[in-house]
Amino acid sequence: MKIIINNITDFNLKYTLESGQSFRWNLVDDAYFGVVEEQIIKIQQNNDTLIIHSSYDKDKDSFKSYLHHYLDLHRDLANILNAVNIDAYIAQAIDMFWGMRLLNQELWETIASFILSQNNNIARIRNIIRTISMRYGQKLEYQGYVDYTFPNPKTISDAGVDAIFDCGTGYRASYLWNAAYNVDSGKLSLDTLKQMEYVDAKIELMKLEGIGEKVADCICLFSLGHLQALPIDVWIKRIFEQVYLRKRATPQQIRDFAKNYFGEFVGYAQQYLFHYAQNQPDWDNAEHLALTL
DNA sequence: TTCCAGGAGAGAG
DNA sequence: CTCTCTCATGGA
Repeated sequence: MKIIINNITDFNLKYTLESGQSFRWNLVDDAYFGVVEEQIIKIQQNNDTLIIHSSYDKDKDSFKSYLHHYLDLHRDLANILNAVNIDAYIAQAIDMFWGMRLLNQELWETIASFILSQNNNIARIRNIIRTISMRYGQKLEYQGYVDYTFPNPKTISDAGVDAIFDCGTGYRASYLWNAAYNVDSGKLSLDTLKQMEYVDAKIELMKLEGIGEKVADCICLFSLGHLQALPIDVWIKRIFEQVYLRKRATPQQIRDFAKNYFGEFVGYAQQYLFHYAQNQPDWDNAEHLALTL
């Protein structure tokens, strides 16, 4: 199936797919290939046009609508970025990565991915997810690109914790297995989670072993569409301590300040700051401090 | 080779 | 409540 989305505004495919919120996209020549739910999707951006090919072969209109939502195109990004563009520092980040959007990804895979993300780096997270998918997912092939679906909770639950450990997950194996078991057994309802408000969804997610505030916020932000969520990882912590607060701060202090300072779209502000910091080649000696307010 | 990563849990103070 | 230690692993 081929879908063209014309006249898109304020969207940058590269920044969106390479900003550490999804671990499943690969650049092949000028196109991004990835697995979304049960199909391979190929996306190319040509200015204000998205050219999308997919192994999906059912209803075209609903799939187009799904992609629109997945890529967050239903939001007015310019309005959001203007709202959080309130100082010289974030202005740099916004200017450099204009068009980067927060994805709305499939919930179970997002839960699993960010359980695996703790105390881990992006390159290795991608490798672990690929290994789990190769071993326990369903093989897909489209236009010569081969990849695998991410296994559902039942498959992971049935595979057992040792099998998950053997995929290179380290000590996180029991966390992932436990989450899969809870979802598969109905103890945690994904549908219910999708209906909840931000705070309730976060609390519900944190009942799972291995999900603390940071991972819960990632799931809320990258899957559930809660833009108030503020994942505080080592990068975000560094930015707020060194640029904004200019002192050591607990996650709660950072959260209180950031929500008051950036407002309801703090999650979007966070994504720009995170990606900007990650692309500073030498943070410790960078001139980011001089740019401050 | 050593350091570190989209952290969380347990225990101590 | 806040610190500290530990947990596997491999990319850089």
